Amino acid sequence: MFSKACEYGIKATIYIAVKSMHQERVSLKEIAEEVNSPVAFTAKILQSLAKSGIIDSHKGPTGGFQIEESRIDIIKLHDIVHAIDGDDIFNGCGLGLKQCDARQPCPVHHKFVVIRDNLKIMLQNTSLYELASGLDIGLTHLKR
Amino acid sequence: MFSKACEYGIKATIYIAVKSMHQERVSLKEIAEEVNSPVAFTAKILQSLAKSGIIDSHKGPTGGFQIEESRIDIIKLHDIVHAIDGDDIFNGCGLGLKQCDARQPCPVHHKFVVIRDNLKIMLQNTSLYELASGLDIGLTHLKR
DNA sequence: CTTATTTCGGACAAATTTATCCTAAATAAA
DNA sequence: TTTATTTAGGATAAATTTGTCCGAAATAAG
Repeated sequence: MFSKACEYGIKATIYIAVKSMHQERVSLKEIAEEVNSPVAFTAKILQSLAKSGIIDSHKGPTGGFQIEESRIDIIKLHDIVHAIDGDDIFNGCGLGLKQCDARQPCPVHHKFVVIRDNLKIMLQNTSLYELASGLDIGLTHLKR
Repeated sequence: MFSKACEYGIKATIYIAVKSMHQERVSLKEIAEEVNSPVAFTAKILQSLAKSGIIDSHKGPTGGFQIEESRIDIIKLHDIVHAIDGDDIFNGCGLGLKQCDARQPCPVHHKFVVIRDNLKIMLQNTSLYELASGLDIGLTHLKR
């Protein structure tokens, strides 16, 4: 459903959020360990998330990644997915047609918009805060 | 959402179904044209769909692909997707964890099962017949 | 039987995604 | 200022997916 990059990006962002809620910066190395993702590849993804303004990065000793605490419940899952995978997943045709809409639909168009709207709404309504909270209190997991 | 192979496979199968409803076999070449897919790649996909028993193939002149008419409304979109993309899309974890269930969920688990169940139900309830009918009467399109 | 047609199937190639490596740049602290 | 640490970013490699090519096998028709 999501690309590998997006999966890593979501997990990393959630982990950064948890640490940020405890006023801690966290290093790439630690993130990759806790999220079980390849270090260098994760670096690329975090780089792009930083450019998108979703996370904040700092170089040097005591550097690392963090998210401004007040923004954690403003950032939605949708923002992360959109930053990494773009909006093809939300707007593209289910059968890959260039043009496909209600007037000139592909055979699965009407069935698909329902599913995809559900997905979109879910992503837009899911805050980074609730994902991070669940992880923080041990209700959910990022490894295994 | 689906792989390219799956998109081509779905479109091809729908087209074959339309022709089959008119008691016609159809060649690879015609399918690829009508579906706007690369010929040789489409051949591979049809080959595997034939092995899965979803379509019937015949070599030689007057050969081609066809679907037994009585099976067209029994075959579901789910069968096609499953034959090509497997069941990762239905069972895999949204964040790529090897193990992820209601007892040891990833942060997005509960949100995802809802979406995925919707998708699964839709695919299981959508018959090849209704997809082919819509195309046959010009309500939907496979090109563009 | 020969020929033309069509799918089968293996090998190969291109494109994309995933992943690694290494040097540069920033920066905190001694 | 020097050193150690950490992210940035470019080059490259591996893996996967997508796509091509070509000869083999089947088969219908002359």
